Amino acid sequence: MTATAAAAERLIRIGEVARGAGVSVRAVRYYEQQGLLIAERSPSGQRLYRQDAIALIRFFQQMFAAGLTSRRITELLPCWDSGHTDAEQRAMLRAERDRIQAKVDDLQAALDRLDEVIAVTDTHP
Amino acid sequence: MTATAAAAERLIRIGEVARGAGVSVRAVRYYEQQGLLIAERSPSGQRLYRQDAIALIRFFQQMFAAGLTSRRITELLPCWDSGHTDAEQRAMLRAERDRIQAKVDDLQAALDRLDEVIAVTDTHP
DNA sequence: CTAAAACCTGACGTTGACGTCAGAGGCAAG
DNA sequence: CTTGCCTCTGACGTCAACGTCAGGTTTTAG
Repeated sequence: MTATAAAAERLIRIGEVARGAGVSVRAVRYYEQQGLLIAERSPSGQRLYRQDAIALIRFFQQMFAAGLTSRRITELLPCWDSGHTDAEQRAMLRAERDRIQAKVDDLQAALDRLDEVIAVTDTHP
Repeated sequence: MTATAAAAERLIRIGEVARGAGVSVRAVRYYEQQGLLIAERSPSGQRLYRQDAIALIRFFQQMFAAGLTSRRITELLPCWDSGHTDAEQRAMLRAERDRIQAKVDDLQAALDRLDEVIAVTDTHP
C-alpha cells in the first residue's frame, strides 16, 4: 500500500466528533458554517470527519478562549496547515500575540487585586 | 472644620467622569442602572459624582476585563466598601479568583502555541 | 420491521456591555 | 435671547458563539 492510498481512515460522524472534542453538535456545525472545518458528506448528506478534526476543534476552542474570532482563525489557518505565511498573516499573528499578552497582564493585575481582598477578608472576618 | 463637614467636595458631572475614566457616558449610566454606581442628582436631575467615582469605574473595567459580570461585582462591592464579608461572599471571591487563574493559564497556553507558529513562520518564510 | 437514537436544514432566541438614535430639557457665553 | 454644548429618559440595535425548537430523514439496535 502506497502513502497516498495508505489510510482508508475511519471517518466519524458529527456526534462522535463533538463528544471527542467536548463541544456540542451545534457548535461543530457552526464551525463549518464559519468556514473553520469542512466535512465530507455521506451519500445521504451526513457529515463525515477524520479523526484529526477533534484535535482541530480543541485548537479552535483554545483560540476562542484567547479571544480570537472565528473569522480571524480562518484567516490564520493557512499558517498551520501549510506553514506558509505572507506578511499580512505574520503581522496578524503578532498582533494577536500582543493582544493576548496584554490580556494576560490585565488578568494578572485583577488577580492580584482579588488576592489582596481575599487576604484582608480572611484575616478580618 | 470637623471630619464630617470636612470636604464640601467638588462634584462633577457625568461627562467629566466618563472622560476621566476613559469610558463612554452611556457606560456610566449603564453602571448606575446595574446598581454599580449610585449618583446624587442636581435639582434639575443631572447626575453628580464625587471624584473617586473615576477610580471606581476604572476598577469596574478591570473586573469586567477579568470576566466578572456587573451582577457579580455588585454582590462583591461590600467586600471593598466595608471590608466585611460573609461566608458566601468569601466563597465567591475564591471562585472568581480560581476562574481567573484558570483563564490566565489557558491564555498562556494559547500564547505559547502562537509563539511556536510565529517562530516557525519567521524562520520559514 | 419497528422504535429509538442520531442526523439534517432552517430559523429564531440568548447573553453582556454597551452603541445609537429620538425628542426634550438644562446651562454658561456672547 | 439665542447659540451651542451637555444632560436627561426611553428604547431599539449590535456582536459572537452558540442554544433551542420545529419538522423531517437516516442509521442503528433488537
